[in-house]
Amino acid sequence: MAAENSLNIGALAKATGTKVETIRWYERVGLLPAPARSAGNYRTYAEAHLGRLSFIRRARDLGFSLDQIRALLDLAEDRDRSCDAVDLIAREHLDEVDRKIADLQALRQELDALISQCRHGSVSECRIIEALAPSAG
Amino acid sequence: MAAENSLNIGALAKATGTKVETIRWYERVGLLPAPARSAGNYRTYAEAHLGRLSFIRRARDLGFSLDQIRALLDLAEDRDRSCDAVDLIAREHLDEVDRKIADLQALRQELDALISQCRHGSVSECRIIEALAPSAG
DNA sequence: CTTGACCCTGTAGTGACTACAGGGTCCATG
DNA sequence: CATGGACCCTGTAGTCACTACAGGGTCAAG
Repeated sequence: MAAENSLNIGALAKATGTKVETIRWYERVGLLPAPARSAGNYRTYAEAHLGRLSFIRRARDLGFSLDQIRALLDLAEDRDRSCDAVDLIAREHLDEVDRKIADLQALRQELDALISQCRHGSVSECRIIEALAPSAG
Repeated sequence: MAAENSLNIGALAKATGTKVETIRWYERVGLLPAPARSAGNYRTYAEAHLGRLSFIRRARDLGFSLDQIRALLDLAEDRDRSCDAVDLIAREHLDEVDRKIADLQALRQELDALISQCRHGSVSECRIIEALAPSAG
């Protein structure tokens, strides 16, 4: 288990399902530590980078913001600390997701009501346009 | 019906619940036509602007993109045309909202499962961190 | 030694605003 | 008539999380 499992950026991208540009972006914003460079100035990633990037991608898939992920990664480093702070971040995110779902469902209802009124006539008698305009001139 | 009900940008903002900067932004991107200017170079809005901006805001509240709104406004101008194209835009938007709701609900479930595993111990045995990391090193 | 896939940096674009900075205008007071 | 403060102007940069170039350099196969 020596240097044989080191990856260049393309291999890391493939291994994690991330675009190359996105990996460079995570480095720029300090989420992924800058890796060693090869003689030709190529980024050379180790196992630890793969783990960290997988963590980031999984958290992104779950809708955490990069700031939240940064906080989670910081917390994860302090192995002896209580994980209540981690739990809090996850709960806050869950609350936000719940709010978004509720908002979208309310919006969906309005939209559905709008569409169900369409009589497929001309625009001048279009209920959708009417409903959007407050007092047509 | 003379010039007495013309508005400056602040009054239009108040009347429509829009920020002044947002109104200027809509003008810049061609959603709201550039109004006449006063002697002191202030924007001077007429009734038509109020109607159009109200339409834009209402459509935004319903989650339509500015591109979609642009299309709706274009269609609304052609009073004799069939409103099927309007209906189509609205239906496509509804489908997108449905997809977003489904995505968020799936995400919500995963997140909920994650959180319910928290035993409030130390980070080193944190299920949330574990679930995010694929194979901790 | 050339080809083509890969890598590098740096900058600009996305959507829909928001937030200044650094000025000008208007109007009601004193 | 001067002053103060609320309003308005333009232009630019910032937000979030990337994405997409442009214009180069590196590397391995043939």
